[in-house]
Amino acid sequence: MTRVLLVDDDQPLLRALAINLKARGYDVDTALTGAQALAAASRRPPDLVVLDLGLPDLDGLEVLQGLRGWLRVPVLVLSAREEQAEKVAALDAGADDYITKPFGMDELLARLRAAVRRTGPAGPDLPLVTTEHFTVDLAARRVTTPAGEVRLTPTEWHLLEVLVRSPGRMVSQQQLLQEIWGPAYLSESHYLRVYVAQLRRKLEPAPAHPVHLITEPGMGYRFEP
Amino acid sequence: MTRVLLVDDDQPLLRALAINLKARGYDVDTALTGAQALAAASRRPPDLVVLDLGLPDLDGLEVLQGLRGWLRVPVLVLSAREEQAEKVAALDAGADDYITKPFGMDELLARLRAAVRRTGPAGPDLPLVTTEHFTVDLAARRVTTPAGEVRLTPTEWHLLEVLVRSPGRMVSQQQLLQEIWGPAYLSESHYLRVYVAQLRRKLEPAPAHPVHLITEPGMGYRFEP
DNA sequence: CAGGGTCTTGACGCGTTCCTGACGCGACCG
DNA sequence: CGGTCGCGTCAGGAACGCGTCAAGACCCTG
Repeated sequence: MTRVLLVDDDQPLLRALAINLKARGYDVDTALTGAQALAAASRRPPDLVVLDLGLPDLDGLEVLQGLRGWLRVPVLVLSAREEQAEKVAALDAGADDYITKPFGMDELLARLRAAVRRTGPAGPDLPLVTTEHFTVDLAARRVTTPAGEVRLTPTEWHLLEVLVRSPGRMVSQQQLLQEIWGPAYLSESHYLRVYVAQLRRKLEPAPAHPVHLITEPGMGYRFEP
Repeated sequence: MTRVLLVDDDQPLLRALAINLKARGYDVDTALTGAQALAAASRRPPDLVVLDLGLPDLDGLEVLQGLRGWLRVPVLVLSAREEQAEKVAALDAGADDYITKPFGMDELLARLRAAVRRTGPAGPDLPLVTTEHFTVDLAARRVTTPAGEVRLTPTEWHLLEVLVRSPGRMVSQQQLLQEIWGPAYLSESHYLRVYVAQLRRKLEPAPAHPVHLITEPGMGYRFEP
């Protein structure tokens, strides 16, 4: 049974959604605030999240990023706002779909089915990634080396996260730039060199001869466990 | 470079979309009818399809099912109709997203990025091509021989990738030149000779008598597994 | 308002890659 | 038999990409 996490501060709507989903055989968790949502997601990882952007405590995009850090499940964003910039921001922040209120229940359910169908036989999430010289805890946002814990800046963390999520596979510069800085920075490959260097200085035993954060000249970078 | 197939009978819109996508680094194919779309998709399989439902010859849903039969790439559906039943039908028929006209270009691009991003880390295609003397991992972008891993330059890799994607089939020089160097280099067949030679030197057991990267004199090259 | 940390941007050296010639060879054709 | 064409090989110079350092801009927080 697929588990859905509903996040909305509008209680009547939340109830209506929950009832509809349960009637169709979904397992439903609910949350009224961003903090509740993050807690619920870490307690019982859902297979899909329906997230309202207009939450009282946190900005919706922050919740989205908080989830995306360690959860790879689809996120359907609800919002009362129709501006394109809003949609673009949410989609680029990792949302899988953007639905404007008011919406029809049938459409939401269809989009939800489409999102679930895509993921198919989803592999298990790996909250812990270990190498010979350091370990990355994606859920807790921590990196530790034999010498102790390492402090990473938000950008450094984001870069490491994207690389670590595809172990052994090359990630192209454009993928990295788009994921971290957004679609307007596709040509700023200089940023990558700076931040990869910083990561290597903090994580690699010999930063000049990297073992785990490997550059594929002219193409991209690769994380090797 | 991700290849997008645009299907719409509205020519001005089609042109506008194509220009926008090309300007952002996508490789674009276009089709005005459903039949053209199916033909184009089988000739050059795209990484993503943008499909208008209101086509003159076939019903949009038929095209969608025709594509879904052998293609697993994301399909973004465009339509002028807003009824929920229409959206539900398209989404349940295999569409990944449903966008109602008129739409904003920025939103379409964002949804397109989201769709591409999803398929990236998954890679459900055939990521491994093996021969007697080497293996090509399309997803990880690595080539290994019995003697160890081989380092390829970006151009070498691009050439190998195009050839390997059509195993056993001949690829014409024009196709190769267009794919790798762009439409302005269609007569520079010399480039091909240089880079094919380099690939053979790195991959073939006897570069002077190639077994896998075979030249069809006067026509093109062929990869033989 | 001052201070620390973070992000951006520039400049430089170095190694690699790309382009572009020149040459030899074999096949095909008149 | 000589000429042309296409293919493979080699090598050097230009151009590009990467790593590094460092200084300025831009936050936040106290």
